[in-house]
Amino acid sequence: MQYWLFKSEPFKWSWEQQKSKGKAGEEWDGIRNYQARNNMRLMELGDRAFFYHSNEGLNVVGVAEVSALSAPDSTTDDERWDCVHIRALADMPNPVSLKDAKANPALGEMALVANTRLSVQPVKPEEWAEVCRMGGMDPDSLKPV
DNA sequence: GCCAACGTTGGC
DNA sequence: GCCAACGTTGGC
Repeated sequence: MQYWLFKSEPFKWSWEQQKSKGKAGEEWDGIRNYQARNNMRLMELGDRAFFYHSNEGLNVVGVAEVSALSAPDSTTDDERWDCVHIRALADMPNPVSLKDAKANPALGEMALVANTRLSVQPVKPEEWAEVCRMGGMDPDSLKPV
């Protein structure tokens, strides 16, 4: 299993909205960046992902999983763009802020910190574990520690 | 609201 | 293929 992080401006698409879609999940449409798209093409069913609120909030608020493989983005006819679907799995017990991530030396190379403009990014297993620890989440059960 | 960082476009 | 101009993202 691989780990990822999706950014969303909460006034456009929030974690609450994502959760309201339940198990059905929702298409992660609108991505028009090659690096982000390429990351989505690498995703497999069941891959885990952090859900991050950008612009407002600035924190990791939950964990989702890839529920459909990359396929043409329904919001455009431009065949260059495709995207996955994701579904919400669990709230982060204590949302992890960008500020705290920046202050943690173990996350110095995390894309969230080092490549701020990438909206769909890979997360290393050790980074995943560290953010879960900071957020008070058990990475296996996804329950509060 | 500003601006730095970065990606894309298009002229040459 | 270079690079200036422009657009967008996203933190502050």
